[in-house]
Amino acid sequence: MSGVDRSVLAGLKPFAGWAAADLDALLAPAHARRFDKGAAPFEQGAPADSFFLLLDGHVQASKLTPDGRQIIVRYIGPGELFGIAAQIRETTYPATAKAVVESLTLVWPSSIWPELAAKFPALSSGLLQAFGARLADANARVIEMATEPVERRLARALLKLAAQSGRPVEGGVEIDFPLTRQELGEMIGATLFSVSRLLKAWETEGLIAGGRARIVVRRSDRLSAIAEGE
Amino acid sequence: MSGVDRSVLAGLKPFAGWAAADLDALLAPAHARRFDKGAAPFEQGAPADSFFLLLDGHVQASKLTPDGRQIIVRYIGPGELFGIAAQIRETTYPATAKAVVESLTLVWPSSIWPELAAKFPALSSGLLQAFGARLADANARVIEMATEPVERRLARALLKLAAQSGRPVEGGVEIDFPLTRQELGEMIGATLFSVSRLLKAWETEGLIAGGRARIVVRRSDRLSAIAEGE
DNA sequence: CGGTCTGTTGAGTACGGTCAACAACTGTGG
DNA sequence: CCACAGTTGTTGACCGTACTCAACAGACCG
Repeated sequence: MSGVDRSVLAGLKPFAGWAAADLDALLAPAHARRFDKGAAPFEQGAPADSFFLLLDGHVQASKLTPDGRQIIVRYIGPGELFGIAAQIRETTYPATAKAVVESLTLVWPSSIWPELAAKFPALSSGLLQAFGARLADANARVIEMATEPVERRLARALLKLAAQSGRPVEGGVEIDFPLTRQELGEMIGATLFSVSRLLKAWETEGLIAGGRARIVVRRSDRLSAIAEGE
Repeated sequence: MSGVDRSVLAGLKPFAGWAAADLDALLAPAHARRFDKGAAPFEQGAPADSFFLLLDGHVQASKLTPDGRQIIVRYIGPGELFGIAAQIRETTYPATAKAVVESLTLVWPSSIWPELAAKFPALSSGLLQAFGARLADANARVIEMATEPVERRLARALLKLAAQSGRPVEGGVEIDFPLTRQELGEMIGATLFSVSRLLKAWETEGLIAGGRARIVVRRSDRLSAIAEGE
């Protein structure tokens, strides 16, 4: 047994409406695992022996280029599966996952995927959906990188992060995990210097606020305007 | 009946080893359709009522950005399924397909996909594989765009095209369909001017050759060196 | 209280985009 | 067959965005 109660799953969108017995069956082969801030559930290139469901916290998925530069693929929030890319074709993880805050996950052995997928068709169709969404997202990013200036990409990234992982605070929405200029740069393909200049300008204009590795989106309307094209 | 013999499928990699009866069953609901050079099997945003298998020719998949710029997602070669992204989540085509040379396709109504997928598990697992490959490719492109200069991206694009759609000629490999500087630019996120300058330089150095909309890769070794980093 | 991490700011530079002009080739219709 | 229009490719001048590098200032942590 996993020591995890089915109630932790029942609250997550992907499992809404599942029967209790099914949730139990899904949970049986899983175990819970906690990761400290900075710890890595898996590294790019390592054998993909497990897949994960994030229960609480935030996990960063990044890739290393051949010449040692890092780019951030996405941030994973509670309720999302990760480490599943491997189930589809590869035997090693295509990216590195790192907990950016203390995070709680469920872990299944990869070998059990076919059995689970057969028992719960909703799982594999959900996987397809997720892949479709990621493919669309990746294509959108290619287009952005090719056609849009850094300023727009940055505004867009902030809005996306606020929408996905935002926590309402007075006067805006705070991005719910520490996020440095360096990391923002690695998300949008820019240097930390360019990011720093833009954020500073926006802060003095009142569009955003924040402290060390903390960002609050204050005026998402004006950021949207920048993201679209002034 | 489709008027297409099962022998046209038997020669394509995805169908190697299929039983004759299965091929016939797969072919039954399909019909053949020819597209002139320049004709579009489908347009971005249109209802996705069909999916396609390219038998012969070359098809370009492109997307239009909100502000009217075009970017080329990929080139499709014989034996590849296309127009299937819709089967996964969307009801409209996410991109436009255009025949860049006269092309021959098989067409199935989208509505029949679930039935076919159920009857031939190899089809849906092939789809997953294809999606995985495309996702990996899209991610690789994001990384390229973010970290590599135009010169490298162009060299890489030429090598990929030559490998995928190359026809050996004396002294090199010719890309098997007309390809303008404009289109190369739209593939790698650059202007036709930058592409023109680079190709000219490479032509005088003997790395490539070509005429109007024709490109022959002569020295793939040296192009590889450029693609990696001199 | 030093060391590390994060952020700011400035100066210089270059890659690649924009725009304009023209040349060469292709296909079409009179 | 030629004239013409359309497409494709080349080249030059200019310029701006964003990168590189350097120096420094706070914030956080042990």
